[in-house]
Amino acid sequence: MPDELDERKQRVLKAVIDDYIESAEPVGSRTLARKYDLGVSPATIRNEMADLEMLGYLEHLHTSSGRVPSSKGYRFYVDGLIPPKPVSDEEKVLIDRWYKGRVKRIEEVFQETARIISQVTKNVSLVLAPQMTQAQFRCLQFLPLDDRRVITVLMTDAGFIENKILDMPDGATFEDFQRMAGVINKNLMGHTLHTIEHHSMAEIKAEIQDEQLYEAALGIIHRALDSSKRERLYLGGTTQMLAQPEFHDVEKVKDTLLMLEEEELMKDILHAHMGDGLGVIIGQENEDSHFKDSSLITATYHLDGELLGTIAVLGPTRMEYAKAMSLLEYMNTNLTDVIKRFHW
Amino acid sequence: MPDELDERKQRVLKAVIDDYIESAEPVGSRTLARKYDLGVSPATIRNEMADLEMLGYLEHLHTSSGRVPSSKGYRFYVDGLIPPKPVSDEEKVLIDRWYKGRVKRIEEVFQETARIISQVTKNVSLVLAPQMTQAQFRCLQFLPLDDRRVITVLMTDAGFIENKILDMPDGATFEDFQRMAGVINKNLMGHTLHTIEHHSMAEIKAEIQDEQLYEAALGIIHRALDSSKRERLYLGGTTQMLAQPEFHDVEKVKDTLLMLEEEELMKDILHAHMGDGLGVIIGQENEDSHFKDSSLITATYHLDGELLGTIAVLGPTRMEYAKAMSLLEYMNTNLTDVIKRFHW
DNA sequence: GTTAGCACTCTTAAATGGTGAGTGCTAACT
DNA sequence: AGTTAGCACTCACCATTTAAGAGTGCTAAC
Repeated sequence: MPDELDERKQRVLKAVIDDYIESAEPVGSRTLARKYDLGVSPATIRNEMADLEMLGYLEHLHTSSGRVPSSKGYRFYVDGLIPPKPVSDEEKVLIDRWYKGRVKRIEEVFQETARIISQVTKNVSLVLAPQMTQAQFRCLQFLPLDDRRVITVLMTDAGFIENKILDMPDGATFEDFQRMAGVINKNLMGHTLHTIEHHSMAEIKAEIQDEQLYEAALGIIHRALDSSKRERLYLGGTTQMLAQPEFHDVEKVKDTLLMLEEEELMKDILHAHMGDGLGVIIGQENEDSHFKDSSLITATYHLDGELLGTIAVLGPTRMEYAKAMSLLEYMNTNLTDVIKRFHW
Repeated sequence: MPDELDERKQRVLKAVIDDYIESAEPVGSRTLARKYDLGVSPATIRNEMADLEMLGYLEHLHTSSGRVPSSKGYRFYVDGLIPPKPVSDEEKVLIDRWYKGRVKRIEEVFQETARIISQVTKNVSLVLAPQMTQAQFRCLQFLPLDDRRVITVLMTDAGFIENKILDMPDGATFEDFQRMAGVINKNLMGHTLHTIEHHSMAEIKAEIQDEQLYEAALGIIHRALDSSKRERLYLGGTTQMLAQPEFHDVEKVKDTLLMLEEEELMKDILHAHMGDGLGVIIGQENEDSHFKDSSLITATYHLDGELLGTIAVLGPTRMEYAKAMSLLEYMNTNLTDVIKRFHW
């Protein structure tokens, strides 16, 4: 069914959606004729809208009381009709100023990216930070905490620092750990975390010469790597979203917040749409009932062809798609630049 | 005006508040007579309530429609009438299990403490983590990030690790930094962060022997200390609070969330009530208009007589004071224990 | 193919009335 | 004197009514 919609129908559909996005109210033929320059009378528009409804692009709450876009309508809109709405210059200035500012820890970069996105879109933002597998191992340090425990600090070249507290195995002394650190550092320096995981530990084993200590070293490496490998999800704008009229009902707010707290679930959802470049999932297209009247816009960021992570905006289906999409694209390039500066 | 209230008036007042806390509805004489064993008829209770209202302990929305406690009423309640409501055994088990679990990073301890408090009280919790001034300096490490920047890592004996990215001054090489680290570590090892701040840097200066590098070292020490010294505020339960009927209005939710986001403001408020042991600030007693129908319960925790920080519950004036208070006390001892284990 | 006109539908807000919970007062009771 | 029953009165709350307004769908005329 190509060109199911003639040009005028498309114009009407676009006008309906534009207006609904702006007003959050069902839109009628009169308003449309008045506000948009369609060149036809309300009656004609009514006919067109009736057709659009028949075809599934619009919906009717009740007979009378204007139309509301359906998922199919939104889909058609974002796929073809969307008016370009680039990030405004003031916004760019604000964003650039922040990104050009003093160098921050990489975590702050992600957190702040989330904050900016939510600030601009007035919706919830999600930033999935990349796995650290490509980061280069820089060094592992041990520090005695007390007689039973040591602090393990893992550092990578990306400025990412991860620390853990570990129990020392019975009989081991801190000196053993010191020695171990030397061996480990010598052998792993410069490798990426990814290769380390599959790295032959033979040399380390040979150097340590103590079966039990070797086992401990292995465990430590893996546990230290473990949390660095895990992707992190940064959220922003859970307060901003209350400004949206669809969240005037506290129950919805609660549902959404509870869902967002399910970190693993959210990560899975973002993963499912990774690699699509700019992806839009609209309302009921999503099986997940929690999202049934929300849309999710995702954008994947890369570096040297490698997938790094995803940034996303979650909001009501009635969302400023154009703005959110261009913002995500803009943030994407910024984020990629910063990450490059951190030579990930 | 001591003993302004005879024993029966007190019983009535307590019954009114208990019931209101439970039901969130204005309470009338009939209900009171039925549910509480006051031994008198509704009519008598009405008279007593009229007296209590005259004295300012209760309030009337309109003629008819039951009474609601005033700030003064709550104040009298928490100061004298509060029924002991110890933390339940199941709750204790849950809490203990967590605290006894594997050793975590100190940050996690605070974050989790906040989570537990909000979970149990269904209100917002605040945990003000102590300044690190009493922590002992363990070591400062530098790691090259690129040719212009180094990563600075500060570690203390409390398992607290802080890292920053610093620009290298022109002309300095990473080797200079390495040497500097050696000097700094040798001189500061074992000192508390507090003494370091006022520590004579003469020895360090003497050893470094290079004016410019010395200045840089000073700056680094202070900047590294800077963020470790800052108190941190952990929040919990911003989702839980939606369960309270007083937050059925989204506007209130928004106000409260925005206020909570003002980290410095919240810290100031907590500071203002530090050292009171268990403190309760009720509704309008608080000048801050944002809080006018909220209460804040704070508890300060100490170690060896030194003030460390504050944990608090923020909720509607209609709050389970008894429970919140005993929970805070319980968490206090737990938190102190854990901190002791970290030999702060 | 487009438009004006009109009957019809449905939402929203304001007005109405009845019900129930609660009070305050008075008079009777202990 | 303190306590209680009784009763008139006040509101808040709910359901119903009413009127207005927005919007549609259809028909007939342009």
